[in-house]
Amino acid sequence: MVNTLAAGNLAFNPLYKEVKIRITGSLVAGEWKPGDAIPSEARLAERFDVSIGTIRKAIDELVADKILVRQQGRGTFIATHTEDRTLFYFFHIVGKDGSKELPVSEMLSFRRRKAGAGAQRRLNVARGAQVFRIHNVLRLSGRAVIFDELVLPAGLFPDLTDEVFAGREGTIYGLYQARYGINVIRISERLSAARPPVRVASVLRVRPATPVLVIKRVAYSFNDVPVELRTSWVNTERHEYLSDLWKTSPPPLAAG
Amino acid sequence: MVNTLAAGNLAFNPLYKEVKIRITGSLVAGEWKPGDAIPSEARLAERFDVSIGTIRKAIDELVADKILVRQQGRGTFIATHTEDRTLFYFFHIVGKDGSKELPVSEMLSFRRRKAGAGAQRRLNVARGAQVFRIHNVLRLSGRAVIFDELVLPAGLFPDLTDEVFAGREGTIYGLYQARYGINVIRISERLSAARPPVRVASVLRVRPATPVLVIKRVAYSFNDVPVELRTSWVNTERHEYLSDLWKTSPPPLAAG
DNA sequence: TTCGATTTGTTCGTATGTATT
DNA sequence: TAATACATACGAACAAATCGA
Repeated sequence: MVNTLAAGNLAFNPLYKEVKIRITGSLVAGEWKPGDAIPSEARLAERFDVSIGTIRKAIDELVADKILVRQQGRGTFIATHTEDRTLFYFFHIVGKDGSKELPVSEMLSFRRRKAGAGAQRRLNVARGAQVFRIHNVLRLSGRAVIFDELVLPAGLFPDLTDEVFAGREGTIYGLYQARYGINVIRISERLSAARPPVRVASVLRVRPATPVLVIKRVAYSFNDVPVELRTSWVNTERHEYLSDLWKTSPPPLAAG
Repeated sequence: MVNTLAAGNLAFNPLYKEVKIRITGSLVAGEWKPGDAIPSEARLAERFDVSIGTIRKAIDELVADKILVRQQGRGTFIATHTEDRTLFYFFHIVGKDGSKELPVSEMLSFRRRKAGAGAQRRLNVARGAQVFRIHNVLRLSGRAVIFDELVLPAGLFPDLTDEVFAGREGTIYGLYQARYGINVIRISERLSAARPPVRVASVLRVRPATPVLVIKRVAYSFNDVPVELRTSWVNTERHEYLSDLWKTSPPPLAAG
């Protein structure tokens, strides 16, 4: 494979950006599966005909994007949605007492239907496209805290059934990844406060006038392809949404 | 078990981590002021007696932490809270129509008092320590959307008065930075839904039963020192809290 | 258990390109 | 134009972690 970086190309990308794109290309093409190790830096350098340093810089960014994970002495792996470390990256509800706990999910309903106007636009699917609409209740310490409504474009999840969904092992995004090769790498969430719909209030066992937190999420895969809409209604009497943003690991200690 | 010699024991940091710590040390010591350029990579390499590559790696992380900003051809600068780019890093309320707009703030009250029990703990100050308690209303497109309550440890803001606070130019964090050398580098926010206190409802012009978004924020400076508590009540009829988390710039384009 | 091969992590050095002043 | 500063790319050497023979 020859590295043809024609000079006339618009949008000059640095080499390491090109390498990054080609690596993610192999990911979406399925050349390497989630959990797999990708080739070593030395082999990638040979394959792309660039130096190891350039490979490393590309991988650095993919690690920052949480798409790859590196382990000294072992290799570089495709991040999976099954590791404890990544679970709380997409789950932000914590106890007001500071407790972090993963929810137990129970499916309440599973339907196939035509996408509504809003879902069409946000999922970027054609008019009349089919979607799955799934309702779940999430429990924390046995208590129903979250009511979830998922909308999935049926075209991306060919043989999905309620049995497959409810019978999954691990998280929902783990199912997307393992069974459909769909890798959720980014989410965008918009939060507001509102009164819950009666159905939600009933499941969460709150009075309809009780304020609840409403989270509207869009989950994206590579190339900013939206793969899931999710609306969550959260009873915030005992729990909160935690937004704790910092970039690298704990901030540096600095002597004044 | 074999004791693997004196090699990798505790207290061992990679060189670039040490450099990162020493650079932030110069920041907190005030050797360089916000907005200033820090010495060039070459000079820092000489000063710390390490290679330029090591300097670069340390600065890379400080840039990822949004503590420094680099500009090719110009230099490396201490990030300030006055740049449009950083403003929305700490302000997350956007219109439901997608509009992004910076709020106009108006101070409603300014008091000095003893810290309550909760503030003592979260601000890590002694019993009986003084705090400022400030109320603001924030308007978007002329509409009162947010009611803010700030609690500041008085010890960190020696000569702060209502005139200084209300007469500031720029943002609140810009005031902390420019006048008190206090650099907010990280915030932690916890969100819930609730009914507003009557005072808040009155300012926001909503009925007391209306659900509002409640945001409890702690702002941190270097070394995880808490410097501000803030509670925001947000009318989410026309606005939302946006949590859009991804790491590097836009995700890579990948051909399948 | 030890040892060696493999892989990533750290550090150094050099050269060249590009943006700014 | 020239000097400065960051950006990119290359290469080399050794350290540290992992794993299997």
